[in-house]
Amino acid sequence: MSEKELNNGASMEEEKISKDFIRQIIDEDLKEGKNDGRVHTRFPPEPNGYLHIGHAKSICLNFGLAKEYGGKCNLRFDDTNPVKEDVEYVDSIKEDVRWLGFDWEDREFYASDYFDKLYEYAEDLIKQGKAFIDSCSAEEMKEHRGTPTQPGTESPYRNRPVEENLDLFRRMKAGEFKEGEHILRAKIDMSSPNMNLRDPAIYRIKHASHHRTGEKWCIYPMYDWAHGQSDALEMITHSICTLEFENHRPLYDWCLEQLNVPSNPRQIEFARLNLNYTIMSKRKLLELVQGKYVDGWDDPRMPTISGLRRRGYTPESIRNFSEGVGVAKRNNIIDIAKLEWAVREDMNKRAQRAMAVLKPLKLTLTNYPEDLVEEIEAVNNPEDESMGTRMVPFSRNLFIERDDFMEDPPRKFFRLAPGREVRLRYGYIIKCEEVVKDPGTGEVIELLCTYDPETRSGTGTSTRKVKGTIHWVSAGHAINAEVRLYDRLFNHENPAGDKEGRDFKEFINPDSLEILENCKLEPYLKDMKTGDKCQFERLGYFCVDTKYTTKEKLVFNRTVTLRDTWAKISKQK
RNA sequence: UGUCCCGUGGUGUAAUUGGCAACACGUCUGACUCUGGAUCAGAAGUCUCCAGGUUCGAGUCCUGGCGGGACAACCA
Repeated sequence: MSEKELNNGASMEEEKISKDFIRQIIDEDLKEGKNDGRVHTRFPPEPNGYLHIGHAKSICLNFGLAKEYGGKCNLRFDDTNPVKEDVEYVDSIKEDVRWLGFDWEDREFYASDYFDKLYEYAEDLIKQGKAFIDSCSAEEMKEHRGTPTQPGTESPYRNRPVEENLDLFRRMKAGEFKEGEHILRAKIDMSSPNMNLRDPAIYRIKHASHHRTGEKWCIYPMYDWAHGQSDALEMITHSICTLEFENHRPLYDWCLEQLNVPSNPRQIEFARLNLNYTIMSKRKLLELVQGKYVDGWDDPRMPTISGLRRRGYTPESIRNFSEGVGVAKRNNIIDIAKLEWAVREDMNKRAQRAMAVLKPLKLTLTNYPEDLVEEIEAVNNPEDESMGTRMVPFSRNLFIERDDFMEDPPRKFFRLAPGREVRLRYGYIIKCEEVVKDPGTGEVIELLCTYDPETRSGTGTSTRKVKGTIHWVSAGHAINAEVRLYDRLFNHENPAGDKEGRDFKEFINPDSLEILENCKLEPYLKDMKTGDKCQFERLGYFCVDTKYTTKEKLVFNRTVTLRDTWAKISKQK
């Protein structure tokens, strides 16, 4: 390649890079020499639930930014509300972030690490006369707050002397009061059009045990008092959060302005990820789990990271998806097809292929020798020659997919039908000579076919063309497995945002899980381990379930179907 | 009758910061094919929410509308 071409290539590539608004902000900050040229982000989940695909977007953004700019990204648990939080969630979050492929190194932090400091900051604010102890009830406070269109009124306790505030606050800390008796509020502006500035609560009494600090505290900082300060203490430069915190930014900045903090983080808000046919709120996901509508947080139908993992999604596909959706400030609902595309894209290149019959139909080759077993060579992955080939046993008695036979086929059905020919993948061309039915029910129970010995695949003699190729498994060699097919959990495109206000649970898809007990797999698959993935040819990508697989029984989850043109054609009818 | 944020093909994101609206997913053709997969080639679809204004020139700037979202936890 000439130097000119190289230059062109480089400049063209640079031209192609269009940066999202966050990267543009960071570029500007860097250009202006802010933060000594550092980029330091953080991913700050509250450990009150499992992470979902929306968090994945945030994780990829925060850790991705740090990587791109040669900076760092912290993992910080925003654990300021002990009654909702639990170590179970801490552990799952760490597992999920790690699984996605990100490393916070030694920077695992907790807002609770800063409780002492946050308390000091609060005393500081009181001493400055910018915070006061309110002794109103929650109801009274609510009345005083006003509405978005009407200003609030000041609390009768607002002008308590500093010394009294300090004394009360210390006694709150010492546990002298019951929950709700007193509360620390910042003294800002009760008539602010921004509700967050109407003397927001910053410290409340909670006689609750905290999953990390135990009984040490009975007062806990509110999010607004903890988050910015935690960012500053961790020397975060860009504090990236979702849109609903936009109105909190003035408060975030206000808090930091009052205090002598070690750095000056900047909050930036972006639009959270939404997927159609999916819910994405922790509260609602929790409801599904607790109401046993699903099998747990890691149910393969859940949009949680652990659910997607169990379903067979790869970290690469989720990262790729997260980057593909982009970052902006407008509300969005992304088509679930985009997520599915991302796994297919990844799996197509890497997945071992194999044959599996999910709904078996007996097929006998009447002109094939009774005791002959041939070993047929099959390609492991047409996309990757280095994965080699394997041998598959072929015999007189086979199983094929029920869906691959129709007694009275419609137009454009290329598969097996009475009198029709089809190729058995990697094997021979066969012809359906006779259909055997159950005399009672009339159900098709067996196909009697003949094979053409001249047409074995790979022999060079198989010049005949047939329209269809179907997969199969030798009945005498097949191994049994259970296969679980998943469909979307909701029938409603936007279950949480129904125009008529109906509850999201009304839209649960009753057919989202189909369990097939009697599936037949080619023997090559017998050593598959939990979590292993492969493609069942013509059917989709599958993985061995981590929960229900036992020594005796293999259980597969269908991650996603293959793109299915026939399904589209037949649905149109 | 508030404040803040946001309006670009079906969906999502761009547009070198004022210069012929592009990319991805989806959709539809066709080629190829021993996976109705993959791959390849191609097509349709946005005149940028509306109305004014500034300008030689506006998706981009200004004004006014309209529409959507967030905010009235001692949640985060």
